[in-house]
Amino acid sequence: MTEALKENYGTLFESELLEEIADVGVLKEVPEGHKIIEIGEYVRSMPLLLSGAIKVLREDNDGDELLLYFLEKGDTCAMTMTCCMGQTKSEIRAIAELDTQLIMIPVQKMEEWTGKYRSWRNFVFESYHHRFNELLDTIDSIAFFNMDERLLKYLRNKVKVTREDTLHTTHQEIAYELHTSRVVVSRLLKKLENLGEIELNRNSIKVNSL
Amino acid sequence: MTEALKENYGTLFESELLEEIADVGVLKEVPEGHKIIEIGEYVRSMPLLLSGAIKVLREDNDGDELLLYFLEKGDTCAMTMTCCMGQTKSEIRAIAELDTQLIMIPVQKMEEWTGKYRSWRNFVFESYHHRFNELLDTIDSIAFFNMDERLLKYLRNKVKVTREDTLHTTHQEIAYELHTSRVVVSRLLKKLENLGEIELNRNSIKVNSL
DNA sequence: ATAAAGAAGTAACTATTGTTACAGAGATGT
DNA sequence: ACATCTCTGTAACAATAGTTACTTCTTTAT
Repeated sequence: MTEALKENYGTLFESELLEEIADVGVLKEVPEGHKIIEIGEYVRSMPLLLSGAIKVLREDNDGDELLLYFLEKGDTCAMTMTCCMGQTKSEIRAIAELDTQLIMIPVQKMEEWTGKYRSWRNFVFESYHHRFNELLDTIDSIAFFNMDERLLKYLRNKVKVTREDTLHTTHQEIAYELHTSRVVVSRLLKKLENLGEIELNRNSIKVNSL
Repeated sequence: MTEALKENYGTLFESELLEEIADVGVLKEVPEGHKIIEIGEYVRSMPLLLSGAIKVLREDNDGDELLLYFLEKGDTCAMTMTCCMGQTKSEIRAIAELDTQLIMIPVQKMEEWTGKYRSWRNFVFESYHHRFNELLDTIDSIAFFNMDERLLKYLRNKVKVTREDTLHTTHQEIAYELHTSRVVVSRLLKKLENLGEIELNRNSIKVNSL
């Protein structure tokens, strides 16, 4: 754990804090597709990502989903932080997008470190800032763009996160994450293929680089 | 200033912190409709609302707007906080919705107090939590609801913020804030009137209570 | 008093997105 | 090899939202 910790957070935190983290943090490995937190659950610890990626989702009244953003290594979950502090329930669902390694920090430590370490405070504020901006980005996409543009953005983002230009997923999956229907996704994917942006095959979509 | 400060933040902060705020804070009065911060501007101080209300807006590439949420007394702007700390530009526009009184706190103090006062830390985290949830709410509205439902929510929220059940505004104004067109708003308002939810007059909309 | 500007109502049309239904292609299990 | 299930493609249609155009009614300015 210590090496992965140093690699991802070494430049951010002083060695004293790194030691504390290594001391009280619990390493957790979550395989792709597994749920990390569910809407309505209480959060008792805060995750620091070491590797992999996590997708963060919102749910509507019918149980349908909408992708908010991805967390990657070096990130933490702003939502979780506020939930920890405020003792409130989670407003979001988090699912491992890839096999993921994270360090779980108990809530009390989080509060303690915020008073004690300036670097930790900065990290927490930075995290909020990033997450906030990602939410604004999500709002931009939904409010200002048509579904075809949202779809292309989504595909390119997914390529960035998974580091593979061929995505192994189904149209139905994409429809869930964009909160639309499978038929619409198939239709627009075909349109994007005709435009030369992507190549379609069963269970796979190759996204052509820019 | 001291009385207004005590009234809004007296239960939140210890008296030592309240004194510091009164000491370094600068009272600012912003009349209705006046701009407080513009997209792309740097932020050098952080606002604490004493009275009134502020609307926070996002802009698309064509210069059209979208209302994100309102800030009310006792609130502060999460965006401003992160901007202050990170020395980045504002991602949003803020305009006084009502005549508004606020205390401006210099950035350096903010950083200092976060290390020094536990109550200040809690306030900052609480603020983030609220703003985050409001953004999620906004996303829910845009992604999960039709324009007629968004419109009714908007009207009711406006009633809450202004504390008047008759809104003095134009259809065009509403269209800007919901990022749609005047014709659509007129159409849906008429529909809501027929449903008995509101009563329409020139420059005014009476929202019937639930 | 009259012209001009602003606000609202409405019709007709277009564009986008969502829904239903069905067919064919590919994978999987026995 | 066969039945079954999953995934994709498409057509046809419905619902929602955006656009253009024109009218009427108020308010404001000269």
